[in-house]
Amino acid sequence: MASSSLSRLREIARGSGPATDAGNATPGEVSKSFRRELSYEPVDDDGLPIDPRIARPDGPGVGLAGARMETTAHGPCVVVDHLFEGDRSHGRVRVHECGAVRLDDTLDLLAGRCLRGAAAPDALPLGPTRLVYFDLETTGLSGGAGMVAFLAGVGEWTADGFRTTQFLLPSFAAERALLHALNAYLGDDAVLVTYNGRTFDVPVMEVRGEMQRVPQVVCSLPHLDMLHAARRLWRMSEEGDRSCRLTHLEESVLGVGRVGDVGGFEIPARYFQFVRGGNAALLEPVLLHNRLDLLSLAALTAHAQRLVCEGREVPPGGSTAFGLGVIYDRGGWVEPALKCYRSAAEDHWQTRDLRRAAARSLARLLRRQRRFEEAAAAWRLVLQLGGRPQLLREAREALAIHHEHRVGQLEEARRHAVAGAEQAIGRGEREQFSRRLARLERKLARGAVRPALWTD
DNA sequence: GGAACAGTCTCTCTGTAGGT
DNA sequence: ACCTACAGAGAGACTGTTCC
Repeated sequence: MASSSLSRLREIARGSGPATDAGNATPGEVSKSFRRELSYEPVDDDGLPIDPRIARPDGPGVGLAGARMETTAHGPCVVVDHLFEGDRSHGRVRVHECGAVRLDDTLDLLAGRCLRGAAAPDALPLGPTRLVYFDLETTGLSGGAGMVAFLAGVGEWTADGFRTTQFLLPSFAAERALLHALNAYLGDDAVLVTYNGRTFDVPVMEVRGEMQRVPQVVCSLPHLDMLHAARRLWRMSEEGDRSCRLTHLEESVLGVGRVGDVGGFEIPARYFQFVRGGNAALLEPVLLHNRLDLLSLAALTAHAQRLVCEGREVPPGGSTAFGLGVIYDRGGWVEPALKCYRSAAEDHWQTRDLRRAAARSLARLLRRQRRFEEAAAAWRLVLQLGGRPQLLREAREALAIHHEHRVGQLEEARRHAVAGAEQAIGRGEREQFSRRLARLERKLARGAVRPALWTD
């Protein structure tokens, strides 16, 4: 099987010699002119060339609001600071609510139990002490070796409010400086929060770090990818398309409506234009877009954690109860999971799809807990709600087993087996029900009335 | 005592959706 | 456009229990 382009990129990064020319990672047409300039310009601590354009205090990017030059051992880097004050609104929420996120079990639960990690079973809350939100803007999605992260945005709650620090690449040749500056900023005591970062942001940084021989701290931090938590929570949302894009959830969950926001597809083009012409104003909307993504990510994380905390006692209304049930269930929080599943399954205002899914999850979890009578009641609810034959067949089979083996009601077991056989799809399923029916008939013919094997 | 069964776990496969 | 985590379904292995 052919290796993925990301893997190929990693091989290139490992296989090539020292990154003696910063233009290695540079889209061809832009790098040519830089190489000429670089031939007589200063070098960094590693003897690698520094892009002369950013070495000047008035270099490109510095014209941006809040921008400053940060000097690293590998050249200067453009950094843009911004503060969202705590009392400011972001949709229906206040910015200071982002500061309520705690590094505890509930956050670990949202992360699918991956924050503690195998190496540090009790890392929380005593291990990492900072929570950093991270979002990249890149030169595209399919740029191969030319795909560069030109803007790395980091957001963090501070005493003053939600502070964003954006590391901007003023030219492709300045990448090493940016990578070093980002490493220095992040340190190793943080928990990373991203949106789809496991698939996108972190792998991109890993490749850029390998290409430039600057291993990225961001790749080794404990990581909460909110996309997956959000999907579990809101994918069964009653709203139309069940999309879990950040901009969609930002609107539906937080009530944020962005006006005039730059579209994602437009971002690479703006950056290329900026690199050619040095017009920093082109990047202002991109920087704003990145800051808002960070703020929304933080607000969404805070909201999700609040749901997890409060839902333990009182399940929320609507489809969120089911999503919360899934999160508790995966994390092994049985009682809260049961409460949420039950709440969603019995909520007559919800769609049948959602109630059915909740009833099935409830039945499966109760069965795992060996609470068979309650499980049977949940399977009956699945039948009552109707739906796909496959689901009904599963419920019929579970009830046939329950009545045959646990409560010894053979007639009732046969009734479910007959109905299940009618709904069976495929030869395997039909044969399975036939065997069950034949056995039940034999037992009934003998007049066998057997005691319950297991009870709740 | 071997066969049959229920339940759980793991693995594989497929489809979906998210990032710029 | 490209890549990948995840969910769901199905198959098979395995364990423990009961049937005959």
